[in-house]
Amino acid sequence: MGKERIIVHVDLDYFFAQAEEREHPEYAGRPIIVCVYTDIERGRGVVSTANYAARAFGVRSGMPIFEARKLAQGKDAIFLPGNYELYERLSAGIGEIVARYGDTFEQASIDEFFLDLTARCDGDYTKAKEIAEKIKADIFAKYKLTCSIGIGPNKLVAKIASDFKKPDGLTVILPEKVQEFLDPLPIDKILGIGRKTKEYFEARGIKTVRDLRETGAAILIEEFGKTIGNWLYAAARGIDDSPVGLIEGQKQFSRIKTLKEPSDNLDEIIKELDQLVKEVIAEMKRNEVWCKTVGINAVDINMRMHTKSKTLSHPTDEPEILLKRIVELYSELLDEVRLPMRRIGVRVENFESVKGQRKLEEF
DNA sequence: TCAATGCACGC
DNA sequence: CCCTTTTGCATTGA
Repeated sequence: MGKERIIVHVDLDYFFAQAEEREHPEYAGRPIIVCVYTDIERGRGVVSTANYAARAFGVRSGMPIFEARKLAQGKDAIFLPGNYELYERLSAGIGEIVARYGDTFEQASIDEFFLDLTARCDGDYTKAKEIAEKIKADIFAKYKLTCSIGIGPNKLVAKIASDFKKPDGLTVILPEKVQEFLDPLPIDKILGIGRKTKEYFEARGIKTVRDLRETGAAILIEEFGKTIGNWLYAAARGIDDSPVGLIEGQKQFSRIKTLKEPSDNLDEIIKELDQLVKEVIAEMKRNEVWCKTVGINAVDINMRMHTKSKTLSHPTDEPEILLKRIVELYSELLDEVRLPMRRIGVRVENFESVKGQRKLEEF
């Protein structure tokens, strides 16, 4: 009785930059750097994705654009703003291809997909590998894009495996090889271990998954709480029972904007808020929901993030009501934090479906 | 239950 | 030449 699953993780290689290579054959061979611009004239912002030609001289995701420009000096590099409509369109088409091959499908992000092949392959990893090869061939035939695929007994292992050989890789980790595969890897390969957690462990001499495995469950729970502690304990052992499957509707929408110049003037801020509120309301309308909670997030000139939120007595998607609340929250914030704000944002959450609302009214 | 905060994450 | 954006989750404290 096969209790063992076979899970596939498909990761599109340097996706945004590869999509641009595909759209612009004339850029062939040149370094491509896709950016998130906050001020396109002054060239402010960060690097979103760079192709391998750009990575070769040190350009990385999240790097300020001016830094990337320094590294790219004399390298004939191309800097582009993101064309998200293009990426969404490609992503949707590729998702369709991937989904066809499995029993259960999950789009984890714009460039990542999970597939459950348990029933389709009946425990046979050779079959799973053949399917993965077909997925790669199909995606390349239709879109001329490469991806890296990982196969393992669960999502955790499949995702780490897809990252193991890039670009255009295919890595299969048999169940009996999982521990051997994970043990020497740095702990931040594990989903959920980021900069802070890595620092915490490194200060204690814990660098690899093997080191982490030797840390007792009690200590992990003590330090990180029940949920994350238990997850880390299991993950170090290659254990992950999370199912591949549909993700429920979104729970929040937010929009943030970096101001041209930091400001602590409420009127100036209100001018910008108007547009942001419009955008989150448009998202609510698309999803046919009303929000019960409205909030703000702002980053001050010292790069400290501040948040405030207010739960309303009735769910709504009315611009006037939302904007009024948001202005109140900003007014309070500026009173408390007497610093100019560099970024300002709005957030809506705690949704109720409009349909559900109609239903309630029928009672 | 609500509000604030922090971490992760990947583009 | 400083340092984006979006969402989700967990924790904590009232």
